[in-house]
Amino acid sequence: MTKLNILPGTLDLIVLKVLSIEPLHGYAVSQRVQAASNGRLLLEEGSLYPALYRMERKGWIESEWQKTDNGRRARVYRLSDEGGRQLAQEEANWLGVSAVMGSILDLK
Amino acid sequence: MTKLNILPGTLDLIVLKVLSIEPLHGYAVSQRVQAASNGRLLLEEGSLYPALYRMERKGWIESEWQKTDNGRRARVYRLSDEGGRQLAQEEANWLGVSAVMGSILDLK
DNA sequence: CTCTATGCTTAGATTGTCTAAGTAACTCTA
DNA sequence: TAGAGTTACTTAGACAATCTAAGCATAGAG
Repeated sequence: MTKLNILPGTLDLIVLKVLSIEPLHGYAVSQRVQAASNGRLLLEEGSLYPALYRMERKGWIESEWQKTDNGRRARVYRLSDEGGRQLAQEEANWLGVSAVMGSILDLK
Repeated sequence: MTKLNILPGTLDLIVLKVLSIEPLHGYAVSQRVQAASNGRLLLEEGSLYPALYRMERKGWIESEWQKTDNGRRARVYRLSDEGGRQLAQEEANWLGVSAVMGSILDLK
């Protein structure tokens, strides 16, 4: 079980997908990703937060400040309709890319 | 069948894999990739050639000028032993990454 | 003799992620 | 009650990777 870096170009897809399950704040997003990857994939904060800001500017996600269970403030993000369409598109693109990679790695 | 861009971070793996089948010159590499992807994946020349130079500097591939069938000169690249090890490593990394992506995209 | 395909080269822009540092508040433990 | 660890966010700058775009040169087809 080696440590893995996120593949450049897949960060938005990952975040959109996680947020499509339920609204979460940034820190929780990074924990979800770690959990879903059995701790193998680490989403750096310096990557995650700027990505959230960028995607909010693009209208893919929306946010508001809330209090968490433990009395801390956190900015909670949720997927917008446009974000849902973007997610579908990026998901399809990923499936295409990984299929192509599969056929290349299958060469003999 | 949409057009696909290469995922940043997978270029070396793609080229090493193609060269592991048989030695090829740059132009042929790009054609192999297109063929293996049913024309969906285009390897830009401005990406491919610098990648070849870079990998040769690292010792992963070796090259020599040759004449092709049609009387043109071409620099033919072949995988080195070190390149073979690098390929194995990148291939394993890809499998890990795509498995992780799969489990994230499977979230419900 | 012009057009298309083959084949290579390189400068610079652009994009994306990471490194690294910082702020701040809460919880647990000694 | 002081300190450590966790939660949570912010941002500047570095760095790596790919693409854009332009160019050179030759061969074969029409």
